[in-house]
Amino acid sequence: MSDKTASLKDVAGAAGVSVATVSRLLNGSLSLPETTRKRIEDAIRDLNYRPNPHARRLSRGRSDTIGLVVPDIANPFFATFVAAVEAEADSRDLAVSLFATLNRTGREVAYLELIERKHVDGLIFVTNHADEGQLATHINQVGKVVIADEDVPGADVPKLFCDNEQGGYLAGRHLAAHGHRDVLFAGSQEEMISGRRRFDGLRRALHEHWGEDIVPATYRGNYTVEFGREAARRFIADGMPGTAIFATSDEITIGMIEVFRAQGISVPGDVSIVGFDDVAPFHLFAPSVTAIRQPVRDIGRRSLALLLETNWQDLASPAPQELMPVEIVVRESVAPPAKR
Amino acid sequence: MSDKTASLKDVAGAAGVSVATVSRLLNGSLSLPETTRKRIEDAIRDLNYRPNPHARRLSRGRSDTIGLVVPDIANPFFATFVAAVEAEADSRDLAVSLFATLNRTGREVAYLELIERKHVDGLIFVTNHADEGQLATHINQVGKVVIADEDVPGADVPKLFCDNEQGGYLAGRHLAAHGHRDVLFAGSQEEMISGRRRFDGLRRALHEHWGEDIVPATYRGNYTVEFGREAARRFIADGMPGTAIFATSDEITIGMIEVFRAQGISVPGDVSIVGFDDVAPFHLFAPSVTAIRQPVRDIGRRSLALLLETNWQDLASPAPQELMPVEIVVRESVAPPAKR
DNA sequence: AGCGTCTTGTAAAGCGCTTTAGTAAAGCGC
DNA sequence: GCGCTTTACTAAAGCGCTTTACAAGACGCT
Repeated sequence: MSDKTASLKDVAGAAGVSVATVSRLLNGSLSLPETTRKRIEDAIRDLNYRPNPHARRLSRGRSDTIGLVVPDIANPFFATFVAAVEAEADSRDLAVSLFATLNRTGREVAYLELIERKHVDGLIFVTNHADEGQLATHINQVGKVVIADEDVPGADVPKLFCDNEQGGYLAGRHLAAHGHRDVLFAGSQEEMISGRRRFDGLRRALHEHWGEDIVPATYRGNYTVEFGREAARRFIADGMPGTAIFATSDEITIGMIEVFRAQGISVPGDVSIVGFDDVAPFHLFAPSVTAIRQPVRDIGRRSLALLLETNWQDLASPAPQELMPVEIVVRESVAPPAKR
Repeated sequence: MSDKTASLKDVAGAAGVSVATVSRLLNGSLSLPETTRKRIEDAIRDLNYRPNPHARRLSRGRSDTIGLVVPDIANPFFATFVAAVEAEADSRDLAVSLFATLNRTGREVAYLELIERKHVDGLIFVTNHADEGQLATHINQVGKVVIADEDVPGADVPKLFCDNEQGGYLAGRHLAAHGHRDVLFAGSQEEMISGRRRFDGLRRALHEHWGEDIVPATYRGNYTVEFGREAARRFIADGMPGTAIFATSDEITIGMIEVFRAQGISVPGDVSIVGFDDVAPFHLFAPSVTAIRQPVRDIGRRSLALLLETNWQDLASPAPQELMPVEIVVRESVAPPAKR
């Protein structure tokens, strides 16, 4: 139990070889005769030697760590995403450094610079808000970034989303099949691709069913519980303009249901709802909530794979983009519209 | 836009000073005349210089990174905890390295060794399962570890829990006040301190209300949805032995409610339930669920503070232990027992 | 003029590892 | 017993930073 931790030199000394020998043995680039190897291994054990990762990283010029930046870890959607990335990273012997941006561009940029400083070998970047190109500029100049879940327009790096359009379509088809024409879209700002695509899908389904002159009403905001509450209040204040709502995140859905419940508005009696994400325990809600399910874990796993597989030297431009399939999980929050 | 990133030496060269000067300027241990400083700062800007963190860490012998080991990030309780730690770390300019153990002792030990290797400057350790001393041994020999949420018996490091006994007591008192004598405790194994303390609190409340010969029945398992389901099934199979249940985690609560709902057993009509944690959106469940709320974020923040505040050189033995207050959030899942 | 004392720096020794280039000794064919 | 290959290693140059010890010049003071 020495005070200082043993270094390679100590091991080499104890084993009577040079540090190079020990290092190379440890890194597998050397096969030694039984006796020498044994001597070295004994020394390592006796001294309780642990390689110093900082020295190793400095020497090798890489960190075997990837960065993961998400808006908010406490959000179950991102939490699940993070868990999937972490598991995948671990299975590949990579560490992950976690950063939460709370959707502040300043912090996002700061974290992007981490990779410039070689802090991490690559970055999986998830944002949640619209941006005016500042982010894209940084991302492009940093490289070795994979964008997941929400687009950063203008960033020319590999991207991975769920099939938002299809999600919107499935929601719309389900609602239309139950007789809903007047569907409110409660989703993100138009600048956000996820919002736009989900809306496009919804509209496509409604057009398919009711004809081209249907134009879904929209309330736009953030993917937050607070916006959900706001949207529900506004929906009530506007005199319930629609028989169904497509709430495009778990948070929005939760916020809306919360207010409807408090105001005595029945779901699906007075208004039907389809949610999006389906990470929350919707099956236990009152009523249970029909929702479009994102394959969050798959997206997480695939993001890391993408980060590692990509040949960053000669990355095609535009960089590849992948879509993961979504599905609709039918529960009880959709019913035919009430008679007026 | 050079190919290689600029190093201190490059900056020093461009500014016409030595690397030591630049380094010391950057680290604040030197005040230079206006003109020199300007020259150096210009050079830094022109070269887009970023310090290499690995070199810095190697040289300084610390990483300004703390490790955070939790069982499962996807679990909303831990996710919230992680978010709180991350936020606190960020505000102190520390990075956090995240590790998920999935409750496997092997991985827990592996992560403990990280700190031995100086990978991180300290570790916040959260476990979720009973252990036979192996963990404690490692923790003690590693040092610079703070244990949160669940005890690791035998580990002599600072610890931080919620007031589990008080939580059990509040649950028991609430149930007793509604007329429940026969309360089933659905919780963790007795080896886990959280389970034991919560049970003690429950019993204390029931004794206080009904007298000393009440002995609450217990189902023991893990803090998982799966165990919740199992417990509910067993409860039904056993002929509903009790009028109320104290389910000691969000997951157990969710699992039980799921099964009760599927089996047409009414909560709180047929059986009352009090949950624990209250991170899940219980207010939207059917019925909304009364639960003991843990101050998860506070625990997270405080854990990091504890890690940094502790004087590890001469740490008193036994190490200090703190308890965070809990509260009961009353909703609709408790009603007087049905008449038999 | 001589001395002390700031001010403004510098040189150089690490930190602990990886890796390239190279060498001494042993084995081998003949 | 000579050259050649293989085996079994070693020396040493980094990686990019921090930090300690030290020094030259400017300045004030006596």
